[in-house]
Amino acid sequence: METDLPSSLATLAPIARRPLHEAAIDRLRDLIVQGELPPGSRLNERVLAGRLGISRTPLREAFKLLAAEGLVELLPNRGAIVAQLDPKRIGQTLAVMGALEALIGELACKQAPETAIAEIRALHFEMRAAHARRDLAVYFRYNQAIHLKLAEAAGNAVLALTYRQLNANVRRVRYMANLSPERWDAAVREHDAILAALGARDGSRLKALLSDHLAQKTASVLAALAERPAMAAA
Amino acid sequence: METDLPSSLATLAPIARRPLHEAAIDRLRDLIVQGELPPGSRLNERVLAGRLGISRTPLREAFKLLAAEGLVELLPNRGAIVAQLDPKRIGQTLAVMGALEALIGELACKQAPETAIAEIRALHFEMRAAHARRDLAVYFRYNQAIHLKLAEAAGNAVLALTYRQLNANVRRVRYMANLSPERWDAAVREHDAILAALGARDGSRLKALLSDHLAQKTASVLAALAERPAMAAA
DNA sequence: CCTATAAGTTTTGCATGCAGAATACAAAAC
DNA sequence: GTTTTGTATTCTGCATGCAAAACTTATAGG
Repeated sequence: METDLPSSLATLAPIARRPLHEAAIDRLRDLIVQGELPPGSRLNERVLAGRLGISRTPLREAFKLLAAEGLVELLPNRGAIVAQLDPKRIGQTLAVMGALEALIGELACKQAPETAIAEIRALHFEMRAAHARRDLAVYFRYNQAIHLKLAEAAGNAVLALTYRQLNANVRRVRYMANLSPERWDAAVREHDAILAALGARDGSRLKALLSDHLAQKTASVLAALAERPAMAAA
Repeated sequence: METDLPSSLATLAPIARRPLHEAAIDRLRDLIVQGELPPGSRLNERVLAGRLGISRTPLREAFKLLAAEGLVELLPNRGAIVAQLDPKRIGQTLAVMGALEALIGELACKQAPETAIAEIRALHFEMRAAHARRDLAVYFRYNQAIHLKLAEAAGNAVLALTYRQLNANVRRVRYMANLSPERWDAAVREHDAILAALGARDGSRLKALLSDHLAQKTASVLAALAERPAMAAA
């Protein structure tokens, strides 16, 4: 049987020994999403493994998982490269995200606990603060956080996970494209309306607002992509 | 420059050398989906690698990718097991598939080439033939083929891929649960209506029919799961 | 009889080694 | 000068080896 422990020990979190391939995935994903590894970059196994301080084995596992996420492209016998930002594919991804957001809007209004809505509201005002300061980077962070939190608030783990993965592919564009002041202001207004609908738990209205918001975002993302048609390797 | 080649050589398909981890994934996915590796089964690396005739390295890559698909569960330092059929998770997966099917229905009616619709029609009648023969296994195969082909017909590769992956998780239940004759007949009627709507390219009707079809399927799948609450390892 | 401890075994996680494919480079032929 | 052919090098794909963690069995203590 288990001996009684002092509560301080009983609640002690175990020391998490993170698998190396997971750490590598997170590091690489960040580098790719933030554009530090530009589209088309060759990912040399030996070099990258050395830089990350791991061996090729877990790194290769990371490559394959990132390929499944669509962030990396595997060329058989010829290595891995950072996936190109293909406007067609990005457009398709956004369309799928739209379908998911419709469900998110419905479910979130029906099932989200008040605490989750309160958290989203808090994030919303943090985002508005960043907007007021014209701090684009922080704005993006809170913007992302809101959308992801909303996906979680729907109470469907599969939905949240799927949404999250698709989102990573789209986020890459954001780090390369600036936002026009008008579009930025409009986006904030859209978020105001979204928050209001969520607070009122008006599912069909939230659904419509999210759909509209995403349509605007799609236009802005694809316009940004059109400006730099194909980014070559670095 | 490239020398002109006899057309027989110019059209020669290259010899495809398939990576071992992909082959392993396909083999394992089939075994899991068809229930030959029951939920909870431990996947011993050395044993499985030996049986598949490969080394542990590509097998471990396969494990991780199957975990990303939700078919395998990785227990840190304790190996991999076949993922349990969690009714809650299956229900969530079906809900997401519903959102995707709504988009599939719309896009397929708008964009599917006639050839794709013709192919789906052909598959439909193959399925009806199997139904007439009460051949459940063949029926399932064509049923799956129709839904996947429909997803492809929408002309959105990301959509098709996402749908396909979620579908694998649900398919597992089918191989373990029989279908009542009434439900079977009803499903075939629903498919008749779906095909008609697709042929007429009536997007909103197709959307509604797919939604209804999935709702029925959800009920039947969850009912089947409720009968055998938690399947232990084999 | 049950629990706790310790040695022995198995298994995973990762690093490394090796064969074959791909690439880069150089020399020869045109 | 351009293209082709041969050679050296680099890289990937996979197998194997090794240390640490987990499981198993045996043994001592209550």
